[in-house]
Amino acid sequence: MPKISEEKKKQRQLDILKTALRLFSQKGYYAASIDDITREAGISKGLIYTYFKSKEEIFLELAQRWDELTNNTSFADTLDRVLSDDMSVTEQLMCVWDATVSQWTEENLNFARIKFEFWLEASKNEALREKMKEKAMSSLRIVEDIIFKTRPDMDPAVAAAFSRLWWSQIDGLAAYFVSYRLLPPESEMARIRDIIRHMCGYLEAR
Amino acid sequence: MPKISEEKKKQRQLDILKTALRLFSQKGYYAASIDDITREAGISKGLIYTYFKSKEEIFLELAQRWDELTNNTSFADTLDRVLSDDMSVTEQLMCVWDATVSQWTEENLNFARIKFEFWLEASKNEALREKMKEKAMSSLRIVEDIIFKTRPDMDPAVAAAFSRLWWSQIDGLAAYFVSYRLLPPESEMARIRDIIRHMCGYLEAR
Amino acid sequence: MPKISEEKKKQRQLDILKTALRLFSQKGYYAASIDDITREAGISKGLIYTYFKSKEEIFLELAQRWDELTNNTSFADTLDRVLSDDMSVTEQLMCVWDATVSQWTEENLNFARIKFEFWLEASKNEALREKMKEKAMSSLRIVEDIIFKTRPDMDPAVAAAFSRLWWSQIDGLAAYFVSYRLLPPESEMARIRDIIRHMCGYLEAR
Amino acid sequence: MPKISEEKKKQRQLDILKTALRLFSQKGYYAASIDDITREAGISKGLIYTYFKSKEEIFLELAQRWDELTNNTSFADTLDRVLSDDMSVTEQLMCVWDATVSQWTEENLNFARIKFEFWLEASKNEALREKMKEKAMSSLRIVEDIIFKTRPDMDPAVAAAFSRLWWSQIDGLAAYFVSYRLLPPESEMARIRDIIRHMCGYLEAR
DNA sequence: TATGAATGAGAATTCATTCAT
DNA sequence: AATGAATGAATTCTCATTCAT
Repeated sequence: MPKISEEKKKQRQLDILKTALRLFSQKGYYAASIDDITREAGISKGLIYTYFKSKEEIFLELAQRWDELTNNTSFADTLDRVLSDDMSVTEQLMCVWDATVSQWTEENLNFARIKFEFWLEASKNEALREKMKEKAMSSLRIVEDIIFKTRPDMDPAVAAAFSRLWWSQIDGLAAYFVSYRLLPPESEMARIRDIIRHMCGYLEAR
Repeated sequence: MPKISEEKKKQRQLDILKTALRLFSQKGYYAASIDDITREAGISKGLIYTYFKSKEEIFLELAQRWDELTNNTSFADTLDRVLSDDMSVTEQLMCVWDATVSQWTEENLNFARIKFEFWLEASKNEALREKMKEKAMSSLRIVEDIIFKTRPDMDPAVAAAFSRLWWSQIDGLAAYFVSYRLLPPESEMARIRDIIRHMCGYLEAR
Repeated sequence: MPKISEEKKKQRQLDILKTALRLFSQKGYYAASIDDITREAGISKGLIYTYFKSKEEIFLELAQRWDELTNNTSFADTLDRVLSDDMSVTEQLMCVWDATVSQWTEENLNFARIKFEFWLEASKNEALREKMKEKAMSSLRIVEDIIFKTRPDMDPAVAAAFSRLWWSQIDGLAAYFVSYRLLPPESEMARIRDIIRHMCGYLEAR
Repeated sequence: MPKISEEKKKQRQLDILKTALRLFSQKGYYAASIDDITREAGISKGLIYTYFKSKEEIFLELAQRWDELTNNTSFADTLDRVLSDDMSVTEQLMCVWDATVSQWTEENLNFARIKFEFWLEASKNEALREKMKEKAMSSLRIVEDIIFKTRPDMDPAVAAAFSRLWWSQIDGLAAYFVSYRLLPPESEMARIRDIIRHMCGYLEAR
């Protein structure tokens, strides 16, 4: 029988993950040491190994529980709230766009940094790659669902291609802003939004 | 009188950079050690320091000479050849698209991995960031030039936003393919191309 | 609650310093490696860095805690015991002389070797230089105090010059014996003592 | 048959030694690299090994040819010029003192730094130790000669002790000034000279 | 002779992980 | 469960020396 409750353990695990998330985001995976993490999490260096079996496992766990850790869980909920069936594909997609972009605060862009590290690692690590794919799928599905809801007869391959491009644009833009350490200027974002809206017209036409 | 000619020296420097490029691409900057690089380059451990003063310098040099090392120098030339003034904006941009996508061979996608590391590092390293910005600028300018050539009165801010989005989606797609280690299926690329073509219509309308 | 007590920690730090002192004395600061020190101290290579942040810090700490490490702490005490107010300047100074020379055991002369390294390093390192100056000052003051106690009206500049010469000759002699690896022959020391005694007469005359 | 004359070779060897002397004095034996020496001496790195078989040999050669390299050869000559038979021991010794102290220019004190390194090395290296002893002997003899010239019946052991103390004082003072990087203040040196003069009285009395 | 590129042993230091308490 | 001291493999980098030209 464990000395601390299962619940406490979960909580502590979460604490460690959040600290790791913050430090990995700030310094990068290699530069942030186990020492840093335990110090910042307020636990002893040895203890972290009862919660995770290695530094890498922490990293993988972060990738796994990304949404939970970045409070991104509500994204789908938000969409549920704002989307309604009488909106056009374009209108609905612009809601997705706005919901996404509204998350690009300084803090979140910082977090985004670690997403690159996931990508990097994924290219070398099959287990991680599978996890990331799964997550990507569920994002793709958001867009596909919207498309099929309004255009039930859309060619699935087209919907898939559109979704892929959609998130690629978003990730590409995020990458740019993270890398260059600048928050997207509102005016530029407005113009980009305009182009995206035009792009959505592609779906309307079919 | 130097023992080896300036040319040989340049060549060896290039060899080292290429080896580093390959290893950094395979294992990542941190995981690839100086030992690895020298062993693979067939030189002694110490010699690398006559060519570069630190591991970091090699990394920065890679960022700097990226185009040369990935045989990407011809990109502008290719464009010069295929673009002609009597093409529409869309047609010209699709040439850029095709030239870009035709580069996505297995080998190049592998190299692209390191581009992520540049992005990551850039967010922490101002010198690198500036270099990267410069490179990004020249890419942006390619698209902007095309826009202005055909639509001289285009709002510069719109052209800038379009260019930004353009390369972001390309980088985002590349990231996806690198990370998931799959070459873009031709059919999907064809559909994405179609959407992109539609997006270009945004510029025609103005 | 620390795993080992503060006291044990101090003890280990002292062990390391003593080992370093011995090795630096035998081989010199540069020739004695961290590997040597840890091996001889019976600890792992990494551990030394929990006690000292660099090899240089060990060296500086040795300079700082020289008296403690060479059991030289009792020097002032010894003097307190043997000096009494009814002795002449000369008699008192000869007590200082005897107390100093009685320390010149084989072991201590070996340690003295490292003092040269302090001197050498001091000429290049200001922080060390300041520490050494401080130590030198307190030695100078021993002789000055004796002079002023018996000759309150002595010109301070003369007292200072005498003190400087006093310790210079002692250091010079020590250097000689260390360098030539010979303990001072008693008969020669007796004759030198005689000359020194005569030199003290300089102070009596004033 | 050598391609360059024996003379040229000697000259080049001397150049190297002088450069080494300067660099070792400035930076210390360990900090001054073969690279530094050859660069400053204007020869290629490899060539130095045709003149000396190792870095250590250069060091030992410096110790050997110290007087020649520091233009100290003239010291005996100077003394010959200033000393005359009708001076008292004290007067003659003060000439030695003045001749010695007048050499303590900034540059020479810098050279003195390397003398410490000889001392240090001598304590570990028997060959060097013997060379140093020999040199020390000839210094001792200068003082002894003066003593015997004026006091032919002086107890040789006393003369030896006096000489030893004499040079110890001088080396000790030099050490102090080198280590603390200060040129001896004239006023203090005058006072020390006064004490030394008094000390010489020891010899007169016998 | 002369060059300087090349070598490789060895240095200091870091850090994920283990383990005695 | 919790601590943090201890480990040691691995890393980057230096530099005296060698050697092909």
